[in-house]
Amino acid sequence: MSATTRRRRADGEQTRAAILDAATKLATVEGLDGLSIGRLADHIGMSKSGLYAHFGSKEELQLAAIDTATEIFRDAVIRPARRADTPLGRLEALCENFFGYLERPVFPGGCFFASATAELDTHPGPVREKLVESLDGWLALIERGVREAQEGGELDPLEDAALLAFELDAFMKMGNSLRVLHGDRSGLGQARAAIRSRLDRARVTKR
Amino acid sequence: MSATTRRRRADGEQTRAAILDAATKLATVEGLDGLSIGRLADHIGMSKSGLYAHFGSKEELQLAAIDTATEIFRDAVIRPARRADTPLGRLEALCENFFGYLERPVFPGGCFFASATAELDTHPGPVREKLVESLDGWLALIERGVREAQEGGELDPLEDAALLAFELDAFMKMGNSLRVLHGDRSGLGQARAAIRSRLDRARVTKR
DNA sequence: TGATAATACGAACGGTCGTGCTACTTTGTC
DNA sequence: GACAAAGTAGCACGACCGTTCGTATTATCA
Repeated sequence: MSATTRRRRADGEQTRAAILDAATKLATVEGLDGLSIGRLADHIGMSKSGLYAHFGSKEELQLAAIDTATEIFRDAVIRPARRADTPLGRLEALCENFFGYLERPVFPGGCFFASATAELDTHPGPVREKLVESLDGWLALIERGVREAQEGGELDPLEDAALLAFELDAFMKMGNSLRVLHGDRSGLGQARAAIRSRLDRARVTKR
Repeated sequence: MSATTRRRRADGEQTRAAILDAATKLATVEGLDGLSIGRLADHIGMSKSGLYAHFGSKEELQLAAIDTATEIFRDAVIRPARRADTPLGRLEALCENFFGYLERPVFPGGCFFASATAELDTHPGPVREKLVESLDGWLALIERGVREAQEGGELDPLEDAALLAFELDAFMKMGNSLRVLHGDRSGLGQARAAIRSRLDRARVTKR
């Protein structure tokens, strides 16, 4: 023994990726729980059982969809922000990339995580836990950005970093919510304005 | 014409109210769409068909539940805020009453409207429209509060009232979300702090 | 009091859900 | 080229969904 390790076929890997990609997008419209295996299968043109064979249960599909959405979010929002050349620039890029991710739109029903957590925050289980982890990680990322901008002398070190992160994320989520509710862009405009003004106030150059 | 108007019996009115009261509470946990007639009927100890007879369809039940939740929200948050004796006091009371409504808690799954809109914002139909109306009305109420505080000379008239309302509501919704996700009270503490600091900054006495 | 309509129930409808099971096809490895 | 593993489809299951219907009960008003 033994070359008997299980290997996954290339086409299977590809369909699995296609399923998960469609699942993340559909989940922002129908809900991560409301999404049904049958409709998802129809949507990508395969049979319910054929799709189902890639996952042991609906819950595993949901968990895998969260991983996929996390990767999509990283690519769209987090990674491109690393290119900015100052800590404050990276923080601002993070916020602006989030709005770009809403406007493109990457997901038809707005931010995947905002939609999924709102739906599952009262449903105990591993799916909820994974979403909470993601949300906490996102908030921690913003808070770290604030701290680095403080250490870099761009933001006032007297600002409460966790509170400032709370405020910035609140504006982003509110922008997402208004955009999904009204379709137009005014909600995102207000969110951008709120963030700009809040970061201006936290700038150390003010004194 | 015309004596053919439907009369409603007193006991029927009472059970109908009991159904709707339970429906609003259950809806914040299971979702307004995810709520099923059968589980709701079990929860209040009556038969599915007996319950169903009070409403022509599930959608009518949802619409009636929104009316009931609106009334509960008015009693818990809006009406008591009218007692404050200055416009700014009323605005602050509005925010504080909202946090009290979350802490009591009036609904087990957090704010009814935050939960319902997040679930149904991508489901077109009269239920969604009614929720959007409610949300817009709430934002307009806050904005009017800001305007009156500006006219009363308590808040800086140069502040963008709509934007300030956006920010205050963003903090409240974010506080609600964190509380439902983590159970503890730290999210509400941050929301309170954010609102206090934001209103301080908008005060006219600052100069 | 008797007539009448609102109320509540049990049973059942067709439909969809997640989930197994079986059989056939495709692919990758010796 | 044989053989095992993986992918896919078809089918059926039990459970639950919203909804309807027939019927027994009961509050209300003439």
